[in-house]
Amino acid sequence: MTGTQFNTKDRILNAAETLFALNGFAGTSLREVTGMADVNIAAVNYHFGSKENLVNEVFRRRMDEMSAARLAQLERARREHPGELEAVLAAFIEPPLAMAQDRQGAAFVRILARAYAEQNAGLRDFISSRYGHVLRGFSQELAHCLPKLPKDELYWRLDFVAGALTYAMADFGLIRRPNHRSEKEHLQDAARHLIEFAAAGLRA
Amino acid sequence: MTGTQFNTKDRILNAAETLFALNGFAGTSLREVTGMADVNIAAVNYHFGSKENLVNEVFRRRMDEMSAARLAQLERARREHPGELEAVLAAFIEPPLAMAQDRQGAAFVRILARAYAEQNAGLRDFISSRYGHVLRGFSQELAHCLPKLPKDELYWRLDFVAGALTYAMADFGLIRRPNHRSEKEHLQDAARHLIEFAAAGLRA
DNA sequence: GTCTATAACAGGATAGAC
DNA sequence: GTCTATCCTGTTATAGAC
Repeated sequence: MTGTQFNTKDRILNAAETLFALNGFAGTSLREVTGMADVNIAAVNYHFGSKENLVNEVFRRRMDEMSAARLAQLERARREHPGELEAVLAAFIEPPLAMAQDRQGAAFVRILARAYAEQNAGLRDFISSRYGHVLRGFSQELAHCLPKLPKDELYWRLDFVAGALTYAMADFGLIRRPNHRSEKEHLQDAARHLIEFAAAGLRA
Repeated sequence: MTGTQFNTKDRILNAAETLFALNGFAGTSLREVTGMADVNIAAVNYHFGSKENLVNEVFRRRMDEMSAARLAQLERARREHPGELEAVLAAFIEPPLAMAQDRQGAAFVRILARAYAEQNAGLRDFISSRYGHVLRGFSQELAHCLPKLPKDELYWRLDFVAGALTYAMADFGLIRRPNHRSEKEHLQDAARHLIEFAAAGLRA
């Protein structure tokens, strides 16, 4: 369902993902999307009904995948490294950065960052209602790793970690990939550095 | 020049700031802007020439102010608390959060977050060419506070701090202001928690 | 400097043939 | 399922009266 370039629906989704990451939702016209996907302009409304629906579909396709990967890795961390902060952080941080390793996935993580920036109430509600349990699972497990940290402190810091991750994922910062590191290695560097940084910040 | 609601130009700038923060650049029409500012639709082109120019003006007005405040506070930190990490971080973190304390300033810090999310090459170049020296000043002083930390580690971590700050400023996270704290106190809480978190992360 | 009016066009959406 | 043709609305920008 994901990789095939042969049916109209996926072609539209991939083109939309790329263009939304580049120019935002409002900044991307359906004509651009169908142009890049090389399908007819009317196909969007046939397959998705409306632009807003297309946005949601683009979003959901990857977000479901990412959330599942995070929860699976969290479960493994809980079993194999109980109480170990770094393992929990890795489960939170590594899946999105792994997703960013191919071009199409990288487009999505940018969209994710954009979704936060857009104050779009619809998307926010969608995220917190559909994926809120993921964040709750993590904050529970983190509380377990840091029994002495007051809850409100923990929430603040989890927010900071999410911010640093979002920023790093979307490649906002000034850090440029050095020539001797591949794209993949660079993202692994990012994960390693961020886990270390976040662990220290959380333990503060 | 800032507070007066009496001339067309500032009315337009304030309305644009509010609406851009709410709906993004592409998502805001000049008709909405002039509607909110209660001026004629033609006034935008008379005073700013084009929509793109208006975006830049909205941006520059506050960014100059913020950068100046950061550098002034950095200078004070260097003089009064030499080598103290927390003081340097406060100079980086407090000015934007202080700016967010009135409604108009809060709109701007959201725009700032949006400017990162928009991959808009023009804005990115504008930021790094016009305000790059600010970040360089901070990274220099931070290197001074953390003489044992390798430079490339420092850059990674500074990026993470910037991400956490951006996220916190734009109020993306899940942290909601408790009823017993005023808006101002809440932002001061944010600054305090973030400085503590960032200091620990940088020292990791 | 501020208005009205309008040019010139791009946007999302849909009807209906194939 | 996919096409063409078209509707309708909203967009930036500007010309020209006041």
